Amino acid sequence: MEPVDRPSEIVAPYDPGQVETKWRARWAERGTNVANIANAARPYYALMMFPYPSAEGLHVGNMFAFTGNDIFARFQRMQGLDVFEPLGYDAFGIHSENYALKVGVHPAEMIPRNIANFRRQLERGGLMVDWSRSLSTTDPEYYRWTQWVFLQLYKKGLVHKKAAAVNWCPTDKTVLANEQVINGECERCGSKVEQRFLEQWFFAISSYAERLLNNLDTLDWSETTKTAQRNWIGKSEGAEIWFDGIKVFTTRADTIYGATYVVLAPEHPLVDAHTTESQRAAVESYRERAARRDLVSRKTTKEKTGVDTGSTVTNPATGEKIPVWISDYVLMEYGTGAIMAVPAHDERDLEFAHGFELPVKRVVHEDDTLIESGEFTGMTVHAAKHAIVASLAARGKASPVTNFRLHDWCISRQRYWGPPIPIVYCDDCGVVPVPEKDLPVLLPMIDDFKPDDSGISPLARHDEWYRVPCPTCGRMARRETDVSDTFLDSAWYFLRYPSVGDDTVPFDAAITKKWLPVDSYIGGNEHAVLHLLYSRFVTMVLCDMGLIGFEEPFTKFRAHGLIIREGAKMSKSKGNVVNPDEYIDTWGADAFRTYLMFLGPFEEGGDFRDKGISGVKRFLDRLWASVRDRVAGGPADREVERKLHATIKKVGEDIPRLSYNTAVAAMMEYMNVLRKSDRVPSRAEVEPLVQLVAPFAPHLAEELWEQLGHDASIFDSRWPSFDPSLLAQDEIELVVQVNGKMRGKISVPVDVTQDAALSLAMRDPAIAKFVASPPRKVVFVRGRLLSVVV
RNA sequence: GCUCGGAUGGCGAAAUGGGUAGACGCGAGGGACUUAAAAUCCCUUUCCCCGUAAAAGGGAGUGCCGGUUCGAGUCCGGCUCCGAGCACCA
Repeated sequence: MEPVDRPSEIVAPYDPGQVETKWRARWAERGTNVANIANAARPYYALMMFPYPSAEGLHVGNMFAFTGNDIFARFQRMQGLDVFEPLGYDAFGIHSENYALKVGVHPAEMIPRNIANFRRQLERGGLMVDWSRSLSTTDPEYYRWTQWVFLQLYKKGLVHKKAAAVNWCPTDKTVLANEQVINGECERCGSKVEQRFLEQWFFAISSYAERLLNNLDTLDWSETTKTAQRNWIGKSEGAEIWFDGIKVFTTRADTIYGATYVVLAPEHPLVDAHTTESQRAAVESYRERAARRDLVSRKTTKEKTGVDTGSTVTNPATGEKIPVWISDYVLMEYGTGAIMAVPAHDERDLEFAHGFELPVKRVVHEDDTLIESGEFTGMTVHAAKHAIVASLAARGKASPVTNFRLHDWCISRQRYWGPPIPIVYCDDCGVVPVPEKDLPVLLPMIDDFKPDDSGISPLARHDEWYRVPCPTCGRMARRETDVSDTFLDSAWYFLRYPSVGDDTVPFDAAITKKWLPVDSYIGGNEHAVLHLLYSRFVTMVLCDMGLIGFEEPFTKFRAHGLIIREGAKMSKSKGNVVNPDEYIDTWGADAFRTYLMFLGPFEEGGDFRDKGISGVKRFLDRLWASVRDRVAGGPADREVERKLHATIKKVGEDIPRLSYNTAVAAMMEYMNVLRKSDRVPSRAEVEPLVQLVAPFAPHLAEELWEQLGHDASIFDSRWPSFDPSLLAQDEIELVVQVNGKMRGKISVPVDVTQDAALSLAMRDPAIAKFVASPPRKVVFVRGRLLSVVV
């Protein structure tokens, strides 16, 4: 039965606060946003990166990103898909811990408060989030499975413990992440950061480098994100070459005839063996100085230092004896920790050679052919690379090697606020992983969680916690006291969401098969490398273990842009932060959402201008009024009808491209056309517009949909379709150019021929006056323009 | 230094299989309604020249310099500036 046109006689003026409160309650009551996880016919997983629940509350940048995802999700639902839009909290980590230390509140107390506040703000934003499947990484029912992930990788042989250099602040007595070291100084106290060697747990992500790189070609991700990952993985093909007992890595084997010395990293194990007695003291003192330099300043200082070891090795190509130096411009972590230096063709080597008066020998001519290179002279660089490696390889002096700059992932943190690493050390059994049945290893509630001078986790002060029986032999043993990196929490959370509620498994096999991989993922490009790479790695490993059936977690990924205000990124110190609550109070969540989407392209972000929201609010007010005042019936006017169908087409094309700003503009245009016709709009003219607006302004759309007589949610209605035949026009405006300049427009039938168009154009005096002589050439683009050349 | 983005009115921005540059919105100016204000509604709004009661005309214009083309914001070559990321990776 056709619904009656006016179920409610008088519609009150549009009051966003009232409408939004009503519909949030209605959605909760009806379970509108709860996905049918078990029985969905056409599952669609629309994910956004979960936030860190800060004490400051939700940031506009969060709202911008979440709204962008929400619009896409709601649109997909109106296409008839069963959409799952979950949201949780990334609440472990150094950020929470430092903040807790600063304000003197325990993180275990602070985080639930922050989450409650986030939840309140997120709900006000009108997101279609299925709150029945939320999660927090700090919940033991979540992190027991984070520990489980660790154990799976351990089982697969991808977890190792080794000593590694870390940044150490002697004042704060803590390990610092690289991001916390500014110009070699601690960001908090300003003291000079030192380098320390500590035992750390590593995930062998580098053994997946080739696959992580190759799979990128199969992903529907923005190119900038893929490029960032390619650069980070940093594949480089070259060769390892023996200079007597020293193996170097190079990508420029073609320049070997110009290699005039060899350089070892200061911590290279062969340094001792290659140091002569007379140089020993100098070498030792250099090594000590180098060890004390922190990682950051070592990697940013350009000026080259170094010491001659006094010994020489043979250049395997020339047979010449060349000196061996040590310098910290050669990094132990990359390649073999040793290089052949070719100062003529490498900037860094040249700088070093100049500093220490080492010889410089050119071996490549400007046209990329080799000179002074023995039998290889005259070859191109490209050909020589292969020929030289092949020739050296034949003598057992070289082999082709591919190197990656991707390092193994250090996952241990000497901190408190994270999941304890599930390992036990037993004097008899050695390193024993905690059995899965004993998970979670609970993070104990301790008050003295401030890091100290020891360089080990605060948990190590609590023997009542770390002293446990060995899971294997039952004798007293001790727990690992480090916790794992926050990035491990977020490297698998997308697997958990659909299975939240089932505490017997990390993710249910059938549900996972139905819902994953994630269909659409939206987040910030600041995670282009770390989070997105770690998630891909963990997914690949779980796939290899047969635990899931796909190796890439995110089929499609789009990065959203940044919101700036007054020309700068929002920050408390600049005082340009926008509080979403205030805007929603004043304008309503629908206007706020729509404005955020309108202020610029979603993937680029934009400038938040305080008054900009008024235009969007006006549009929503007009929509409200046009539905309120509508008359029954269909379009009264061919122009309006055409515009309506063009708008349905445009908005339907723009939303999947995340071109939200132009979708909003198109709806505004339609509204303007509707208003111009100077009559009361009809039901059929406004009803589809309410549906188009729904993803942007969901509360308002629901309210208007109800006023139009519908009982069910507008989000269970089908997206309106357009009739292509209505878009076709009989008469079009043809642009006429003369010598490339626009000289006029003529109204012609859509199927006009070139000749007919030309003669029509010549009849227009404003155009004809520019055509003094017969045309030399005429270009005719059907339906677009006529270009006359004289 | 390397990589990736970007540069269009007073402002946020539209438009790329080359085809009317500035849609949509903000701001600004003017007007209607009102005792008044707010709200609402209407008009104008890239720059320059000529000119008018109002108009009609003409020229220039998408960071800069060149090129291809009947035609370039869009394609090609060479720059400048801004932003982000990586940064001694051999």
